[in-house]
Amino acid sequence: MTFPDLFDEFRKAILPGGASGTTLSSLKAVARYTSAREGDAPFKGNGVDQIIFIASGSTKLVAHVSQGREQVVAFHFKGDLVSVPATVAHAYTLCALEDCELVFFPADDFLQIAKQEAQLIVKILERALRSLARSREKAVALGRKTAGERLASFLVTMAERIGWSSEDAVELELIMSRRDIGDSLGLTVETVSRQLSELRNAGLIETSGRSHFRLLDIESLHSRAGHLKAAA
Amino acid sequence: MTFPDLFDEFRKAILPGGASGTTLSSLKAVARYTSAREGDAPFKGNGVDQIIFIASGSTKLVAHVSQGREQVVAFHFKGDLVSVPATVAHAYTLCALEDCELVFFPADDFLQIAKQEAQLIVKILERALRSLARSREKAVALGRKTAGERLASFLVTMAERIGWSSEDAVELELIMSRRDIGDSLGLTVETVSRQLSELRNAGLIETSGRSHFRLLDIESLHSRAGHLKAAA
DNA sequence: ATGACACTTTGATCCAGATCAATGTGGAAC
DNA sequence: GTTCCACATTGATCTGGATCAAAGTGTCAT
Repeated sequence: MTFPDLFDEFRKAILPGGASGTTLSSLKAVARYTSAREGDAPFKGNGVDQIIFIASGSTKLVAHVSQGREQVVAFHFKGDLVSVPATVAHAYTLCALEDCELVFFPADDFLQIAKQEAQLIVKILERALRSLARSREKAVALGRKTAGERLASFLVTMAERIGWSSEDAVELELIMSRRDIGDSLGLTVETVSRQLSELRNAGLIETSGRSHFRLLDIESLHSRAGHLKAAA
Repeated sequence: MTFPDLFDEFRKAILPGGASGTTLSSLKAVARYTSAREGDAPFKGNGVDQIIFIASGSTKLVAHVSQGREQVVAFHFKGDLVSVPATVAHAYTLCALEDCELVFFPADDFLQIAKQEAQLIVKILERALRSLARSREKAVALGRKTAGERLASFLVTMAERIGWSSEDAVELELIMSRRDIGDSLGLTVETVSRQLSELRNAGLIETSGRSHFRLLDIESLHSRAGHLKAAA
């Protein structure tokens, strides 16, 4: 896709209602775009905060703790908006899970322009609050849940974000590797694999190939995830 | 303090530059205030998102996983702004660590009014992004750090937020209990206690009474926390 | 199709931190 | 001051998930 097309994707996703022409053109002036191949890390947290729109593809945001110790802080899919913070206590890297097209802005410039357009900034705030809520949920899982609960939780959450319903199941295409899932849940590859086998044996999920999942019993998964919905 | 005084605290903290009179009076119209005694839980996540300003005192935001399993998602101090989400996967409760005075708004109303005043909403967004950054740091700690690293990390972070320098140390008054600290770091009280003893023995900290801490060697603490600053 | 390699699964052992148990101790109330 | 009790510390043991090791298996390039 060309830059104007990508910017238009961004406009449609974030400002469905439309915005003043001047705001849009100022934004367009500071916007940049880039494409990334699977495995690329187009953004390494450096001096400046970045705001990134995923026009296509999917990414993971990784914090580097030490060599070999990584925490996946979030996954993002087409249409998501990501804030990559400048390096503070840890270095963050945005990494492409598959080929991606990205529109990005330095956060300072973006906010400066957004000030002109309350409608826009409210949208950004709403998305930031949603990211915050998801990050808190992750903290709960990492701090107080067992490996089994984390896996169930992960599957249910991913189903809500990128799953689709079929005849008798919720289908899910999980493009990230078992290692990525482990790094996201604070577990090792081996534990992830064992928990998936456990769920398969219990008849709650089926997998075909490396990335296709069928969730056969969402209710039980919710219950294993320790979600409130289950208690009700 | 009276309601007008509290609202003025809010105004000064969030809108130091001033705002239009109409925005302020609309906000004032939907603002409510409440005081909470130590241990009170003035906000239990219910149907609506709430935005809460801590005019005085300090609080913890707790997620309830199951009976006896709690995760402290964040601590807040005077001047902080908290967003308490409606119950989704887990129930959240804001709980007073000491006597508090709080100004609060239903998030819907607040955002509706804030749309009139881009300056205001930018401030809120900046704070939301800071909360998000802190929540991500917490996820990193919970997912990939040892008990010792978590404690060092916690002390350094708290020092930055509410510590003050004295002759030869950074002083810190930690009003929360060891249990709260454990619930925040995904550890048990016993492990927290053992790690503090370890830091005491290493000569990195001194404690007097239950809540007063003196950090004698911030550099070493950073290093034990696995922070980048340490590597430099 | 076939080969090759990276990813995944399964199994055996180990250890950091949980759990269980007992002893100290700060600080509020009298 | 003295008493009391919730909170904090220290010690002994146990366990979920990590680590180490080996055997499948999907997918891509040829």
